Amino acid sequence: MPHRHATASDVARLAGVSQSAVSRAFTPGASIARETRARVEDAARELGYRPNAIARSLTTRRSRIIGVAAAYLQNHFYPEVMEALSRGLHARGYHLLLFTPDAGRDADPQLQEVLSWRVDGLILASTTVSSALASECRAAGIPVLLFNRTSLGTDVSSVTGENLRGGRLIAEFLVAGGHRRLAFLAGIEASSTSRDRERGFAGWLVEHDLPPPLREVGLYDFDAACAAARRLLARPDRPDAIFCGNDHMAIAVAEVARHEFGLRIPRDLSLVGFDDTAPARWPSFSLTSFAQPLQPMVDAAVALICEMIENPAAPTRHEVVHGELVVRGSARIPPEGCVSLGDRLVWRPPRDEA
Amino acid sequence: MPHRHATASDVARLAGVSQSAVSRAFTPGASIARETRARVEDAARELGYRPNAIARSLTTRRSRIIGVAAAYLQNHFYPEVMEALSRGLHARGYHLLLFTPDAGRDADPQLQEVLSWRVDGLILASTTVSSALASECRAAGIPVLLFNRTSLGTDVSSVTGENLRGGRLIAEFLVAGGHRRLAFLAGIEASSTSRDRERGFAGWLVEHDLPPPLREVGLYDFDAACAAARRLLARPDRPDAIFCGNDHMAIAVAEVARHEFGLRIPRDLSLVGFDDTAPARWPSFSLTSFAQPLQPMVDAAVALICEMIENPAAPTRHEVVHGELVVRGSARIPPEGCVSLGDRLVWRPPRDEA
DNA sequence: TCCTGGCTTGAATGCGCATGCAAGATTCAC
DNA sequence: GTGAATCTTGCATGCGCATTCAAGCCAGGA
Repeated sequence: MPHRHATASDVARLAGVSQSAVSRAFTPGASIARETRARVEDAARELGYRPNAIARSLTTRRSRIIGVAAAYLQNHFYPEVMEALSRGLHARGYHLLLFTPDAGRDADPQLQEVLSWRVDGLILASTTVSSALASECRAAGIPVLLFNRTSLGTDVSSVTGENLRGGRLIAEFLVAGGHRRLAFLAGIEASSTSRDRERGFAGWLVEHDLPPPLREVGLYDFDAACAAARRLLARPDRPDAIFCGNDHMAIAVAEVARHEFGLRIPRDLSLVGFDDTAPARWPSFSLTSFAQPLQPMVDAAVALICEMIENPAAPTRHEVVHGELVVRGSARIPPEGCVSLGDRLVWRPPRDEA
Repeated sequence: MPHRHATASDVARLAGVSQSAVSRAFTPGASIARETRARVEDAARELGYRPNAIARSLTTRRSRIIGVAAAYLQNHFYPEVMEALSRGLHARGYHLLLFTPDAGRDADPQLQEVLSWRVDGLILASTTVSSALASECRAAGIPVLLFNRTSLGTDVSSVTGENLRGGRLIAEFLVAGGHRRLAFLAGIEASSTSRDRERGFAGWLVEHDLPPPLREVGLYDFDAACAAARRLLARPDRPDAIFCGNDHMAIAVAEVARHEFGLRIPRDLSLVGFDDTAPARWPSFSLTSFAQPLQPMVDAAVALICEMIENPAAPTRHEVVHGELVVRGSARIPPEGCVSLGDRLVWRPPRDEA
C-alpha cells in the first residue's frame, strides 16, 4: 500500500531527460540549461519528488548532520541552547541528531552510535568525551566541539562563558557588598565549568587575603543542591552569601533557605547564580546571576563548527564569550559599581572603567 | 590527512573473507559461523570499523531515524519529554532527528526537509501538521504521531493527557473549594490541548448551572500570560480562582498576582495549573496542577510509533493517558476528596469512589 | 567555410552495504 | 558408506544519487 517514493530516475523518465539532469537540477550551481531545469522541476512536482538525503550523503560523503549531545535538560539553560542551536544549524543547512548521554560522565557510548551516521561534526553540551574517542574523531576528521565545557587532558575545541572571570567578579561583588562568610556550591566536580567558577571565586578571595569560602557539592542537581543547602545553612557559622554553580542550584538554595530556614533573601542571605536563565528573572527569585549570553555563545558554536568542518586540519580553538554580572535582588547590592546596560543592571568593579 | 573510514571491504580483506561475511557478522541473526564472526570482529576492531549507517539505510530502506519536532521548549514540560523520548527511542534502536518548528503554527516547512531523510516515523510535540502534509505522509507510509496535541480535521494518531477530564475535575475542585468567580487562561487558541481543557472546565460549570468563567488568552507564553493576568486581576469583578492552561502560565500569573497586585495565594486567589512540571513542585509556587504523567505518556508514544512503523496500514489511534489532579498549596483545598497517592496528594470527587 | 571554446547533456561509474542465489562444506540418519 | 538435509559462504546485484568523461551543440572569429 505505501507508495514508494519517487526517485530521480522516475522524474527523469517523466521529464524526458537523464537521471544526471535531474540531479543537476537539484544541485545549486550545476551546469544545466534553464529550460531543462524547469522541465525537471515540473516533473518533480508532479511526482512529489524530493532528493533522498541518505543516498545523497552516501555519494557526497557529507551527511550535513551534526550530532548534538545534551544531558541535563533539567537546567533551563540547555533547552534554550538546543533551540538556538537547532535554528542556527538549520540556517546553515545542517540537521541535528540528538542524543542524551548519562549525566556526569562522558558521552562515549552513545557517541559511538552517532559516529556510525558519519556526522559532519559533533557538539557536546554539558558533557565531554574521553581522550580516546576524541583522538579517534580527530583521526577520522570529525570536528568535535564542547559547549559550556572544556576538557582537561584532551585537546578539543570549546565554546564557554567567562567562568573564571565570572567567579572572580562574583567574589569581588559579594565582598564589596560587605559579606565575609562566603560559600561556594559546586556542581559536578569533574566539570570544567564548576572548577573554573570555583577557581575564579576562591582565587580572588585568596589573592585578597580573605579566608577561603565554605564549600558544598550540589552536582548541578536540584535535590542534591537542596541537601547541600541544608548542610550549609545548618552550620553554626552559617554563611551569609552563597555563590551557586548555576541558577538551577541557586533556586534550590533559595527555596530551602526561605521555606525551611525562614531566611529572607538578601537580608539574611545573599545568593548569586550563574547562567541567567529564565527563572532567574522571575520576581520570586530575582536572582543576581552571571549571564552567559546564550545567543552569542550559540552563534560562536555554530560558526566554529562550520569552520572546523571546512578545514578539519585547523588547530583547536577555545572561544570564551563575554558575559556580565546581572544585578537583581537576591544579593546585597554594593554601594557602587552598578551600571545599567540596556534593560539590565550589571555590575562592574568600581576601580575599573572598562 | 583525515584517515578515511574503514569499509566492510577493508575488513573483509584483512579477515580473509568476503564483504558479505562482514556484513553478516554485523547483522544479528544472520547465517554466519561462530568462528568467522570472531575473525571479522577482530579485523574490525583492528581497523576501527563501524558499519556505515547511511549506506545501511540506503539498502535496507529503513533509516531507523525518527524525526522529532519540539517547539516551545521554554515550557519545562517539553525538555523533559525530549529527554525521555530520546532514551525510549534509543532503547529500541532509533535515533532522533530534532527540529524546532516555529511556535504556534504547523511544522510543515521544516518537515519537508526531515522527510528527505526518509525517517521511519515522525513525532510532533506541541505542533501539528497541515492535513495536506499529513496525507502525504500517509501515502508515503510514514507514521505521524502527535504528542500532547490532536488534530482537528486530520486523522493523525496522537498521545495526550486527559485534557477534557482534567478541565472538568479542576472546575469541580475549585467549586468544591468554595470559589464562584472563576477564570480560565487559555494557551494558544488553535491548540487542541487548550481547547479541550477549556471545554472540560467551562462545560462542567455550565452543566452545574454556574456562570461561565472569565477568559483571557496567554498564548502559552510567559510574557503574554503576565499581561493576561494583569487584565484579569485589574477587573472590578476580579476572579478568586484561575485555571491556567499550563504550569508555565500559572507561574506567570502567580508572579504577577503576588508581586504586582500584592495578593496572597491561595487566600486571595487560587491557582491551578496543568502538566505538573518541576517548578510546580518548588515550594515558592507549590502549584496545584493536573499531572500529565510524563513517563507513561512517552512510553505510550514510543510504543505506538513503533507499532505504526511495523504496521503502517493500521488505523489511527488516539491514546489518552490517565492523570491525576495533584493537590498542593496554590489553591484552596476542598473539605473532602483529598487522597494521598504515593508521595502525592491527589483529589478525587467525593461522590466518586474510583 | 572551418575551427575554437564555452555550454549542456547522457552514459557510466561508484559511494558502502544487504541480500537472493547457488555452490560448497558439513552433518546426520540410515 | 551414501544420500539428504542443514549450514556457510562468495558472487553479483541494486539501493538513489553525484560526478567524471566524452560527445554534442552553438556562437563567434579567422
